[in-house]
Amino acid sequence: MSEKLFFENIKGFIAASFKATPSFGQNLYLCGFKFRILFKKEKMEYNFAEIEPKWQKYWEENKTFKTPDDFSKPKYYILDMFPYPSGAGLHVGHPEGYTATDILSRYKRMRGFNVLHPMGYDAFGLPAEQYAIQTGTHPAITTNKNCDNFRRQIKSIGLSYDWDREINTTDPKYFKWTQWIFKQLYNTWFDEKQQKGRPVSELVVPDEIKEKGEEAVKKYIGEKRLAYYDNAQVWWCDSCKTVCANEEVLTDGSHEKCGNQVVRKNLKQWLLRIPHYGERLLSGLEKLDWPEGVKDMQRNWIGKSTGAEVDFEIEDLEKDLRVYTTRPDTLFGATYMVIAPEHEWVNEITTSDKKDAVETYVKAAALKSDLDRTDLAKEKTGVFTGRYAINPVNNKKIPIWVADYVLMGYGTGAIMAVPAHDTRDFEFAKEFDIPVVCILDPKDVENRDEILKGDACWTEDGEYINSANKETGLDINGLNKVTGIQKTVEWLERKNLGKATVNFKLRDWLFSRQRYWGEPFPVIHWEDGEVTLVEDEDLPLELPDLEEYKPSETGESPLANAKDWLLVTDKNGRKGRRETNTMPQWAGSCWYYLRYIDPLNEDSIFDVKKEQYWMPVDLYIGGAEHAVLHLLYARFWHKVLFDLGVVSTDEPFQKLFNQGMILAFAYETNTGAKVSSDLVEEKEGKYFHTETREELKQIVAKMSKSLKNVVNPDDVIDRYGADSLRLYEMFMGPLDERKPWAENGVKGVFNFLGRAYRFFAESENIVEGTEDKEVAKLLHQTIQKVEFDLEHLKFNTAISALMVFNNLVIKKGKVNKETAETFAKILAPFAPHMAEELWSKYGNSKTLAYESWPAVDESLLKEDSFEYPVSFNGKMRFKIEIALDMPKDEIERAVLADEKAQKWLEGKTVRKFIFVPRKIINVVVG
RNA sequence: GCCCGGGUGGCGGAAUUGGUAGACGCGCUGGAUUCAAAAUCCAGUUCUGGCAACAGAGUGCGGGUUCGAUUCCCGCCCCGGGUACCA
Repeated sequence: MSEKLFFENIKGFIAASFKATPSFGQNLYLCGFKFRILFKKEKMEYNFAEIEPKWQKYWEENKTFKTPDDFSKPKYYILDMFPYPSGAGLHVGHPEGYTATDILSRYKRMRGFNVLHPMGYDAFGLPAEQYAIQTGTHPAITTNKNCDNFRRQIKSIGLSYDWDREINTTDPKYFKWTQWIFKQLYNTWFDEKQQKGRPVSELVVPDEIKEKGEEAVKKYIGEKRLAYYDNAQVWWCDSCKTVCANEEVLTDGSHEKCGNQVVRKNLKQWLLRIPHYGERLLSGLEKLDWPEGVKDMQRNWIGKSTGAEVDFEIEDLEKDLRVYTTRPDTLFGATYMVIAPEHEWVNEITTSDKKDAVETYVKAAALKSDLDRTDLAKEKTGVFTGRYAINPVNNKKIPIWVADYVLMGYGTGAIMAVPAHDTRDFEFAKEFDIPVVCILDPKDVENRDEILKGDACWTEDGEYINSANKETGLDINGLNKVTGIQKTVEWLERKNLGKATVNFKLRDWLFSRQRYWGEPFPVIHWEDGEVTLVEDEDLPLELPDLEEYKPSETGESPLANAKDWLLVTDKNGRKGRRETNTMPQWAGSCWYYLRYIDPLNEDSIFDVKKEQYWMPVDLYIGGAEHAVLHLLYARFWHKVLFDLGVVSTDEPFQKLFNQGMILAFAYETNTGAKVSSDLVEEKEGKYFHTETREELKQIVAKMSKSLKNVVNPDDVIDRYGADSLRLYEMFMGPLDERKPWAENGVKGVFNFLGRAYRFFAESENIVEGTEDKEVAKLLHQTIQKVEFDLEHLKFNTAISALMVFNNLVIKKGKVNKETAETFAKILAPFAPHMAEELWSKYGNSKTLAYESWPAVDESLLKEDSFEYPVSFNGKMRFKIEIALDMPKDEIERAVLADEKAQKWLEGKTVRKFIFVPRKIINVVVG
């Protein structure tokens, strides 16, 4: 029996016996003896396990966070990167970003914004399919189960999502529109002149094409479409039985999803012409409020370079070899040419006596994976074709080589090599004893002589030498790089030998996978070779049920086995076959932020007015792992939709912020065996195995099953509650930094919440009357600080400000009701359950989620004096309180006359007196 | 190699960007409460020396600018992320 219960039981007896009702904790005098009632007065214990479910239920039942499309209010769209619902459930890394956005959402609501804050699931993906292959369970079943678990976990954190807007990429009602967007891409071409995507119906087919007939017209249009179907050399993962996009292949040649080595394969694939949007994707970055690092990564990925294409005559061939170079200014230094082994003209260029050597080399290169080619980067290989080209600037004969350091996929697949001024060419030239001709004098550098002799490579700016030819009329001697390039390009264009060109690293996006669990393409391949799209009214094209989810050995997706679904006949009896590839996981996540705007709309992708109101996303928070791909792909789709007039903004995400990864401590023995964290004991900074007593090494690492260091938010909530979880996620450190999870830290914020609750929930502490000056001042400083920090996403310091305030009021022992209510309000975004509980305790019947954020009373913040730190020669020695309106010379007199100053002035003269208002006083003595 | 971040007490981290280095929290030490423990409360806690007042040192390392540098400049070292023959 608890003390309290025991007291309740005997209270009636005491009352009857002594004609007085005792209260819990009172002393009792009985027959002259003092009986202290052993039970102390009950404290307002912080019972999160009772408070939190209660408010979660309240929010759910009252649809507190249902977002109206109220166009009269200012809007704020705050978005999380939606999760892939894995079977493992959430780990504490997920709620980091979710908590941050939730705090801001709650804060913005209190500031009067109509806040759109939705959540959903990016639920297509490999794990559910692999599970289906093993067990025969339909991926939809696994997926729904996982989504249910994610939803339960997310709700238990008290996040204020509008659950009526929940979306799921695997829901046919959702992917109907993913398929619809694919159709738009297919029916769009990119107008280079207007730098804009336009409907294929507006594409003007040149007469000479029309003359060739319908096939030629179709081909012409097909080559312009943003989505096209073609044979593509792709990376094939034999273990996943699927192709992988370039970007899914890691630099060591392994598949990022499974770790197995990938191989080359030639397959019919869907591809998207994202490079057409290279320029727009690049320039669009400028006006975005994104971390510079992410912008840089996207810029690097897009990889724009400006240079020139130059045509070289080939000796004894009626052909010009076209190269791309960023350094047309170095043409005078070109001493050889290189074509890629895959170059179309290799055979033609190669002279008969070199045929064998070249063929052998080309074959060997084809067998090498890109991995090997990069691995052997240190040693350049190549073989002479026997053929020469003519350098247009000086009509000199230079040999043409084949070498695999030149890639077919970039530029023209052929280069002019300038060993004196390009490190790769230099290495190659040294390897094969090709002359190195320096044409750029670096002037003031240590190894200038070496460079001039051609014994070293110089890639920076300088002054041209040996760069003139009377016959051709080009002379750039004495110029520097910028003007040299300019003049050479002008010369090339005038002579019709070349032209300025822009190149992008960005490649066509491989947009199909040989999988079951993805969006089916709304495409039919007919027996006569025609390709048509499924009509809008027949969307969504759903996935067929299968008995077997295994991919076929040929590389076709499991959909090829669904004969009923696969084979179609049109009204004329023509037979067709549906596309068996499915879309990659990126598809659903490329536009989900648009569907939240109007998730239940069955007639269109969304309502135009709603889109105009809600877009763009004001703040998008997620992991840095999506810095390039997801964000680039989504921007690409968005720009196409913008060009087609579907969306009203050119960019989808105005502000982006990356949360840092949450790491965890892991423990290992001397032999490297991992020890589960709950079997570890700390003693004086050392770690021991609780059972074997062995000393362990602490490491910080990503959370993973194999390291036995995964922290599950369910456990944290069980032990400390959702508010503590939320607070700790934010208190750990800056949102964008990586940081290790420490259970003790959770205890710290839990203590804070407990202290705050015990104080603010205790009615005795909440009194009538005007507030204590110090408390009032700090309260308003705290409001200001929290506001500032929230606007700057500095959650950790905002929480620390709340702690500082809490510490003060506990010391003071009492506050007035206004202060208590204000505290509840500013605590609300962070610890909403507890704030609601306090708010209702103060007699409010409505949720405080829409109470207005307290205004800072500037008059309380005014200071009339400042405690200046006084330094001597830059070293702080003592402090002195000085009125803010005191003139400088008076301050100097006061400081120098102060008795504490005498010690530092003794035997010295004051050289300088520095006074910075509200900052510091520094006396320079010597 | 190149491009981005980042190095501050025993630990996580503050310092509103040139002005009191170490806020807040953890841990630790001491005390109160308790039969005892847990919980809670109070005090202390950068390091070195000293009982203390106090003094000296101190923000990865070495220089520099400045009255004053965690903050700016130059040269290094280490850690993390991205990228990789892109002509």
